[in-house]
Amino acid sequence: MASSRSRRIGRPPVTVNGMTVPERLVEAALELFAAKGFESTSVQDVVDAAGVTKGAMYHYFASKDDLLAEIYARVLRMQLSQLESFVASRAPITERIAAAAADVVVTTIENLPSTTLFFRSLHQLNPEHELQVRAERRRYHDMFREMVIEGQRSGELRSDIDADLVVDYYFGAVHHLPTWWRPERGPAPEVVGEKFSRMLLDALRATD
Amino acid sequence: MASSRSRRIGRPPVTVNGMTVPERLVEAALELFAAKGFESTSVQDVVDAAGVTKGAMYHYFASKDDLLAEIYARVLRMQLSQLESFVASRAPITERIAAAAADVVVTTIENLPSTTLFFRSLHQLNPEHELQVRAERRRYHDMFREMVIEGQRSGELRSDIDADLVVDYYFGAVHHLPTWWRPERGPAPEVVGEKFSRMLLDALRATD
Amino acid sequence: MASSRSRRIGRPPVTVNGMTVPERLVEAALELFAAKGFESTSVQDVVDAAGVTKGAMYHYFASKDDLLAEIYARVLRMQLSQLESFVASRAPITERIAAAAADVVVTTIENLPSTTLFFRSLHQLNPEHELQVRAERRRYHDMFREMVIEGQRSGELRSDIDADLVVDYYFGAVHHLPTWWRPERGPAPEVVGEKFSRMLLDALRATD
Amino acid sequence: MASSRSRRIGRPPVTVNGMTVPERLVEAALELFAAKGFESTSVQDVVDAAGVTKGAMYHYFASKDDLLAEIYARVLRMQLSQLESFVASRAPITERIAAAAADVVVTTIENLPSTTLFFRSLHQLNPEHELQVRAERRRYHDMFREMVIEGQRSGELRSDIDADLVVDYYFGAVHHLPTWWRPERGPAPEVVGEKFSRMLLDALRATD
DNA sequence: AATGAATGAGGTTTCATTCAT
DNA sequence: AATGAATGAAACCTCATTCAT
Repeated sequence: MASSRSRRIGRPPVTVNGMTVPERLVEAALELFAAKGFESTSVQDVVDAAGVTKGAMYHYFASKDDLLAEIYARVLRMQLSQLESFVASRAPITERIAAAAADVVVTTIENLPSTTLFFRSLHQLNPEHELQVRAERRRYHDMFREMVIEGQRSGELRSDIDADLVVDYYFGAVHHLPTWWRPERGPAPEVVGEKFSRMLLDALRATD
Repeated sequence: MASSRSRRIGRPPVTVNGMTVPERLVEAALELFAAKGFESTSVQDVVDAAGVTKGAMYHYFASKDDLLAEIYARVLRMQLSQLESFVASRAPITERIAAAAADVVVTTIENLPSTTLFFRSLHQLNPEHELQVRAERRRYHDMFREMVIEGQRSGELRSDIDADLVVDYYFGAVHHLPTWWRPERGPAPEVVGEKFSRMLLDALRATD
Repeated sequence: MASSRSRRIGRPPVTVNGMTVPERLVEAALELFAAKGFESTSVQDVVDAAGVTKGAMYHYFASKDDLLAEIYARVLRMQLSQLESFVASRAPITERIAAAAADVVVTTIENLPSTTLFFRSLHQLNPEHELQVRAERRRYHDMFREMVIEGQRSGELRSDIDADLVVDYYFGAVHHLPTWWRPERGPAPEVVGEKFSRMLLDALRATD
Repeated sequence: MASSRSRRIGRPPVTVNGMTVPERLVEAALELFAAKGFESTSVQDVVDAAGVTKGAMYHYFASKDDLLAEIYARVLRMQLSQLESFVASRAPITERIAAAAADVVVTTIENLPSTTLFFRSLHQLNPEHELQVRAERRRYHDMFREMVIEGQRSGELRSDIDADLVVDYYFGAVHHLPTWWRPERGPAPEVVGEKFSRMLLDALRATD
């Protein structure tokens, strides 16, 4: 859409299933990095899975690291936009937290590869990229924290536990999902989300 | 350095800083694997850090994977023995859970490299080893779960949330600690343990 | 920049700084090949420096080798036409030699990249091209040699040293200029030319 | 010989024809770099010619550049020690210069690959190495220059041409030898040396 | 005349491991 | 128990070139 009006020049990009080469590369890389780890996945593995040649990959991505960075960028965009909708809601604060808490579980499960990769491969990014990702991730953390603080101010939530600690606590539980949740066993995503959310809220509503 | 100037008497010392060669290798490997990742750490890195040559390493360990497996074995032993003491206690069940929950936080922080490594590198083990580690880990999980079930049976803890889910929920929060807790910032380990434990117990004591 | 603000009338300008695309490519290639070497310079480097894309280069030149061959052709043309003017002169033979010897030094310094490249990259040409360049170069060598022989025949120059050897001797000194002469240090081109020429002539005029 | 008294430990190095692996590598690399150019010679080419594997090469040399640097070091050592013997002689100064001038020609021809490589590949060294080589080369240049200056001071040689320029002039002729001298055609090395030397001395003895 | 996409072969280097002592 | 030499497979990446417009 962005380029629909610009005159294309040069050989037109190849698309398969409506996906361009870089899209397919990101897709394939995400799957493989999550399954086997970044370092255990060779560039050859990625391009084979994407059905292109190595040259094509290096036409779009400066390096294997760059590919990883692109994946991170994509995941961060997705996470942020998802959370934003709950924060912006007009519902009472505890309801907004409960809904967001449940949703982040569902979203995590629906994007298992992304989440598996996220914390496992942070150290593979070059320092510059890592800092940037951490900063972006911090924004996400803070959006949730702001909701907790609002609940504490209103007196609906306990105040003896620092909001930061609450967020790290809950997100830990969430980020750990990829290591145990499996589609074939374990409760449905919505069930997990609802129970996790309830445990969080019940803990926060407890009197000091 | 400690022994460089001491006159050697009898058999030559096989230890440096009171550690034997294989011990130093495991120590060095743990540090490096946690910091840079298993695949990004070369055998050369490890033996350099341990102050020996590659030949020495292959004398004690069959392969680089074997070294990793040894680290896992050590970590598992440590975790299990730690938890066992709480399970075996005669205190009331909620107190035992609370104490164990707080302790696992402290122990995790006191062994950050081990915990960092644990979930990040599981997929690097060969399938056989991975299964074995997962089974051992399952025992750990189950020991905690048994305590939760005991609390649910006694009526002290809510029963509408599956004990398995509770354990995965809480251990998630714990295993996530290495990604955000830093000695220079953040609350003391005991404080984190106490608050985490309280959030868990308050959630579990909530009425359905 | 010269034409960026001029209103275009008629056909679009195909030149930048008065140079056509192929001219700019040769220019850029010469500069880069001389500085970094032929193999260490990528086609991308060249087209970037020339401000065009790779496609444009392959429109004008069959290959990277072809670009190098074109540079050689240009250099050879220049050298030959320069020498011809001295050979054709009516001055006494020793004066003609002295003038040509001095001039070749000045010309070499004024075209340092070309001369740097000339002997350093001969082996990069394909065999066919290399033979052709050597043959052309031989003509140049022979033109100079003919002058020396003429001086020997007339008795003005010593005959105990083969004219071929004289030419290889002197041209060696000249071709070595790019490795040590620098604009910021060292004598002015005309001074070098005059002294080199004098050393040559004094050696040749010496009695056997 | 250097290590004949040190107790060897570890697997003993393999030798073929009395040459160790690193020696064979340097030998093979010199030959190939001179013939095809540094960049056009692959590491595979070198190790094949030396009859070892790539791993063995990287056991002794940090990189392909390092191999080139080692070759340069060897050539410089050889050149310097050769010249030193003439400088130290007690013969009259003009005879010392004449002898050194003739000898450098013979030595150059006897080591064509080294000399071919020398100026053709200087720019392939990393900047640090290049500076070091240029400095070492400068010492060589200066040793010769000192002799010329001594001759100028004694009044035996002309003083109107700077000694630096004389050395650059003559060494140019010498370094150009590899581009034209061939064993099958052209005069014997000693003949070339004698004539070159005579041309130099006759030029320098000429009255101003 | 010129573009940007895509290829595929080949380059240097790394590295876990084996070997002879 | 430990060394330093040597292997060989595989890794990431570069690059001259071709292709469809």
